[in-house]
Amino acid sequence: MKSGETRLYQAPRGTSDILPQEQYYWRYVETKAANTCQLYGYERIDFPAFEDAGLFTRSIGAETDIVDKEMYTFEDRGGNKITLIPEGTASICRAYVEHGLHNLPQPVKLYYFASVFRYERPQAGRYRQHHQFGYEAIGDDDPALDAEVINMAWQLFQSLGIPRLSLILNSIGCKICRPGYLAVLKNYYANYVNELCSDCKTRLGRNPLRLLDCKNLSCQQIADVAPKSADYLCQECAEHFSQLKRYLGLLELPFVVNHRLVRGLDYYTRTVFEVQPEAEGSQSTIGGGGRYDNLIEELGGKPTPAIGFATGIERIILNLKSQQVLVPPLPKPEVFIAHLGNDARDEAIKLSFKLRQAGIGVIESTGSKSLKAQLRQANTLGVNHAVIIGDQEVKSGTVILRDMTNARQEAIPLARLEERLKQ
RNA sequence: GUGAGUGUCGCCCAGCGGUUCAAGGCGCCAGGUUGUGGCCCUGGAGAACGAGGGUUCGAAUCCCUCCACUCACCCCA
Repeated sequence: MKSGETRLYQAPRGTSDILPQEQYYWRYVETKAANTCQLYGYERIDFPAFEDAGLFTRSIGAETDIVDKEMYTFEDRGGNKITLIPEGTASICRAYVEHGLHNLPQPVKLYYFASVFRYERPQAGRYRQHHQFGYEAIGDDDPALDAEVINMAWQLFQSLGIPRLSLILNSIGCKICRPGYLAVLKNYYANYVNELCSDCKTRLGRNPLRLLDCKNLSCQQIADVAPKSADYLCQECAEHFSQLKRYLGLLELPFVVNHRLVRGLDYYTRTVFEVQPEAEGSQSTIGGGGRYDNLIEELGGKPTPAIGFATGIERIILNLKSQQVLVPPLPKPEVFIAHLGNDARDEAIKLSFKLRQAGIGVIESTGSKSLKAQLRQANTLGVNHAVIIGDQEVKSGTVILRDMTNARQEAIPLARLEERLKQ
């Protein structure tokens, strides 16, 4: 902590630096995710970190908390209303419409990694900037596609090696059958208004579906025996849901239907699902998604059904740690080059470059530290080999190759070093 | 936005009104070998104790305000 005149800057609230020592978790997750996508035929898309603010009020829903109080919205110098993206689906749909991706064979399958921004009070597993991996399959309403998307999510977590997860499923109907269900639901809740928590009282008017997933204990008891959306589906939605469950059965996925799963974004229709870790802290969701059959049309495209999934990488990593999953380290340079004296340093500079050109990772000692200090550094860096060049070696055209794992070393001709390191 | 807890060297943390109040561990640097690591030993650098104000003869230790962090609610990844 330096005081004085200089102000000490900190990363803004709810953001964080990902230091080198943490990176292996990130690379691990990204690699597994990208591999899974490749396996299922999903292609990567990248989109801007900010969008026109209207895109989100239009898609996520004006009555949702994200839009209501969590968006980073500002006016840029040109007077445009800009929002730092709070999620990825809206952007993908925008891109789908904007670039006419309906001309591709349907469904179009896309995945992304993106930073998303939500103005919230940070806590465990919740940040103002976090990183999502997600994917979408656009242009088909076949329940087999739902099954694929759900299966893919489940397989991703399998490949990551996170144990004790559950897969929760529900169907919340479409614009034909949902209004009827909502009416029944409100009617049911009308009898319990006085027993609801204050949040639920306001939800009753604004977003009755959300009454179902309240964490308050007494509200839960009321929600437990509330009318179930799945019982009020129209013919098509009911058929869709039962087909989906059958396919998931074929895939032997251990899903559980929970009629209280509703999700917080307005665009969802029919299928909604979540992957949840064993209860631990307050973050009960590690990933989730669902179908959004009206969204593309809502954004100005042709009526186009779609389904997607998203997961928070920070939450995945939290779970990897709490479940003590073994994550492989990142590769690092093989060789450290130590030198003593000016001539030796010249030699070391040339040699480092030559080895790197041959594809051998090298960390070159800088400064003029003692050999002891240089080897100590080599040791903490964890390299397998140290190459030592002193004046004697320069004169004789050799180097000392030291095996750091067993402390054996030998002098070898400079010209033979590369070949020795490669074997 | 609401509630609770915390804030001492890069990290972990002792001290909880005064008499070494700034301790210890890790890490870092150096020495113990004149050109050699990991173990061990020795030494060193690094903190005016989140910021500002107050109480007091005296505060890191008490009070107030602010800030930050953490956890929880809301909501979600």
